[in-house]
Amino acid sequence: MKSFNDSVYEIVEKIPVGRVATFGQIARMIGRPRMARFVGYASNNQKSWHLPWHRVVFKDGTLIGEPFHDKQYRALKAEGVKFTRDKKVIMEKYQWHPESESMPPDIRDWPLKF
DNA sequence: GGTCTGACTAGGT
DNA sequence: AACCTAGCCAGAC
Repeated sequence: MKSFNDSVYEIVEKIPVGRVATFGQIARMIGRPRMARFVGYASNNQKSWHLPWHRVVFKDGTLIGEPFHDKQYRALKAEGVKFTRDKKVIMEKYQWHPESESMPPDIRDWPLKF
């Protein structure tokens, strides 16, 4: 059976360039909706340092705290992600919705289906 | 093999 | 609006 961390890594590596996911979203996607903080802990693992962790943000679009904040900001900016005045990702625009990538916007009801 | 601890979030007071 | 709590993984020592 796959470990919790490995499930997390599988999701994170699939986040497309220029899109973001939240910790809670990833937890829900692997069927462990209360495990948002452990998604974050998984990112501390050296084994996963090559993954695009800069595309993982807090639920309201806030970037991760120091010492990662600045690098994350620049990495996302380089991918075309736009921010609000207070340096939060505009989630309505950039959050990754894997279930509805190729569907019309009007039936994108994620995350309610998770 | 026990103890510690670290990039979260929804719900409640 | 500002705390507080529960959830219960996995690697390092």
